[in-house]
Amino acid sequence: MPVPFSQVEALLALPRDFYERPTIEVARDLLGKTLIHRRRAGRIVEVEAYLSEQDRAAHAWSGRTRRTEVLYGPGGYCYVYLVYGMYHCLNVVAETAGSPGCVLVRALEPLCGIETKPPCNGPGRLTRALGIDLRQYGADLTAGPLTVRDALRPLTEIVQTGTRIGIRHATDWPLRFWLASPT
DNA sequence: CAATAGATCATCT
DNA sequence: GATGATCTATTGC
Repeated sequence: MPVPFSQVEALLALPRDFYERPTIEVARDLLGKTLIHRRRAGRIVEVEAYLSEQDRAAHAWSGRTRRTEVLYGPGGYCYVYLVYGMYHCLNVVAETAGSPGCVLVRALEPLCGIETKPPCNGPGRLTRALGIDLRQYGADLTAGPLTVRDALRPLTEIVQTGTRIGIRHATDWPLRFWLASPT
């Protein structure tokens, strides 16, 4: 593995304050941060922001239901759901209680514990690579086996912005952010 | 290459 | 009963 686990384990988890801000800021700031599940870790390189009831593409668009319940709680918790019957998607709840913003984590750069045979870019492959499923629904990302921690190293890439992928509504909103090497 | 179909199930109507 | 914030395999140029 490129990075020993002890090195990512030493990173500090992001505090609740980090998440309880506008969703778009949280999305951009998550880039470069370290996602750890048990002994597997990756560097976040692509995310998408999903806003509240105004965002037709967001699950919260149809209001508060059993599935979206965690989105209405405080920030810093994990929102996982199953798409197309076989893939899980990992989201980070943003904003304070009552405001259902969240950030979909779309791609990781493997750091340790991850078999890179199947790449871990794409929300479905990412959760499979980390071993995440519906059991982590509602998990606290500031403590426990599933955490988001500080960046391992400063950003050397630039943040690019574009439209979200794989959705049927609000397809032209520039809410997708990813890291790219400077040209 | 690009386009498309199929897998498969929790959640919502 | 319909619908996906997906991915893979397969078909057709």
